[in-house]
Amino acid sequence: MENQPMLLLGSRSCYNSMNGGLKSQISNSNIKSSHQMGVESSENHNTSSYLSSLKKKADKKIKKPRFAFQTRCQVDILDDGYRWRKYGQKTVKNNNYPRSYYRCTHEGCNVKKQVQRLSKDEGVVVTTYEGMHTHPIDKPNDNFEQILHQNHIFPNPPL
DNA sequence: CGGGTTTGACCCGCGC
DNA sequence: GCGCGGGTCAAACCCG
Repeated sequence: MENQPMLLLGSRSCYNSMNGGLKSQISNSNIKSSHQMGVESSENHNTSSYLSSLKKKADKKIKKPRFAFQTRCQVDILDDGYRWRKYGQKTVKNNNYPRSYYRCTHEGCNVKKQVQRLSKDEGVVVTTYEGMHTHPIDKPNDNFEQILHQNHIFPNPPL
């Protein structure tokens, strides 16, 4: 039932399209990164060792805020100032293009990002952010930060 | 040599 | 209960 967030097509420069109704999503859930998954995990099962770590992320009802915005760019990877490490790539049935899964390279910062290219328009790339960064931007990007602020998204909220 | 990418395997939720 | 679709991990590999 995870409805895909409505996306707005700006189509001007590289990235300037943002999800319009994401404000409600942010206010809906309390932005708070509980812990990095796998902090304890002392027990080590036979085969499914990583299984325990997976279950560790039991956030119950706390769903992470996810912002999605489309970008019209030839390159899928948008340099938003953070360092991302790709941890997976899967092909979705709806789209012929594979979806890439990225994760922020930072201790305690479990922010995920998935990039998907539309099969209809190969020039359109959908970037979905999940979670918020709990650390300053490694490489400040004025352009990207402006977009975030314009859409009431603060990558570095005062906790 | 280290960090990041690649790729297959595995798991889980949901629909049928 | 099984199959499918989607998400994650981890070992291997590649590149600077």
